[in-house]
Amino acid sequence: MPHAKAKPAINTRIQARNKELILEAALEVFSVSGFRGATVDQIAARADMSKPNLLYYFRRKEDIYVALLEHTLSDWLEPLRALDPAGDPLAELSRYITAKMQMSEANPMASRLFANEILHGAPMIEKFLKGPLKQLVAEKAEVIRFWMANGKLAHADPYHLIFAIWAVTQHYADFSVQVEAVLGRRENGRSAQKAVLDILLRGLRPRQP
Amino acid sequence: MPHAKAKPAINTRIQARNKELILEAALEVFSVSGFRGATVDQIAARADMSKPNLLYYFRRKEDIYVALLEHTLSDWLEPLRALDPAGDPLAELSRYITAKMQMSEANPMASRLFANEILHGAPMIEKFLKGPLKQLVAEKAEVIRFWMANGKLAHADPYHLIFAIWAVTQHYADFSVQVEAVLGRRENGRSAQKAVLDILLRGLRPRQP
DNA sequence: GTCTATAATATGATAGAC
DNA sequence: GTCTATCATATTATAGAC
Repeated sequence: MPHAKAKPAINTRIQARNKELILEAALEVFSVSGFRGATVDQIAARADMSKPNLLYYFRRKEDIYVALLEHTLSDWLEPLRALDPAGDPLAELSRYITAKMQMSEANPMASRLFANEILHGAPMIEKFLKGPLKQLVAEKAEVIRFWMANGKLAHADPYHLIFAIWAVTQHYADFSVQVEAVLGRRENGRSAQKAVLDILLRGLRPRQP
Repeated sequence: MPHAKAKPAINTRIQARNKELILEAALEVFSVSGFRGATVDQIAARADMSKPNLLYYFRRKEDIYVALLEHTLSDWLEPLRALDPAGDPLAELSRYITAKMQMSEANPMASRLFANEILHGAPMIEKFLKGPLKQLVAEKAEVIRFWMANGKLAHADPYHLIFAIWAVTQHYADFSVQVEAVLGRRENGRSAQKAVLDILLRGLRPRQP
């Protein structure tokens, strides 16, 4: 009998599909309960899978969590990356803020996942914060500073401006329970968007156009 | 022998002291790990107390958590309560923002405790959000609207303005890990305060003074 | 690849001596 | 009031049949 090859990667499609299902379920569970609050049981149940089967795809609970963070970290930065030095400053910032508000509305669970991770000291993504994120923000802060120096934008600290944009836009995802409790209703995405743009950008119009 | 009285409350001072110690330790642990992430062991260790002894003062872990939230909920609202309809609008808002920034800096752990509770759906303080908090915000939004109607403040949605103030000021406590990673240093309270006041209030100066 | 059963551990909570 | 010892349970993770 000719040498039987070591088993090749069969059913890669099923594997990919199941990994997707697990990550999807895990996002729902982790974003509600945090890393420690979530149990593998809950994730398995939501993914319609037995616990051992789930642990066949991801050996440890932590592996699912890390995969989930990595899976979305890059998307998260895309709108900031898109800030174009050659564009009109107010239009660029407006586009950025709108994109962040839409991300908060479309995927509040991802926002809460990150919020939770950072709130707890960012043990898993510390390197990302101090590396790629710091690097990108430095670059874009320079762009904003350049706009201000050229009189196209009123002066303000670029770093704190970026923090303010993050804080306000993510607030609607992370603290939606509070927002809805205070307003007494489910927040309307569009009206919040309009109000936020107004509050954050009005003060940035240059003095002498 | 005359009838011995049922034991009176002896050592109430020690009890009060120990409860204080426990709450102090619990704040540190819960604010880092959240309700589920925190263990009674950790809290007891940090309070220099045995676990059973701690559970003599608070029968269940949840009791400590609730006591902690109630213990600080009221303080949390004080600066907003102090917003004075008779005062100068920009000065009042400036004072409010500054007070919130100082609270974030002085007690980031309390801020994170609330952030965590709300992030996870606010199971313990839902009534507080829909009751006293909603009530107070409605009242103060009315004050802001009144200022705007009288031309003392540029127009903006009062509710979303309050949300923006909360979001930005609490960001420095809740996401301090990220802020410090991006800035590459520990944030200076005073410069952040100045920048935040500038970003949030500049757009609110009335058009025709 | 998927399951049942179970090991190994962590943790909330209690009993009972002192 | 405080301690040591321990129970009961929940949960991560693995073994091994199918």
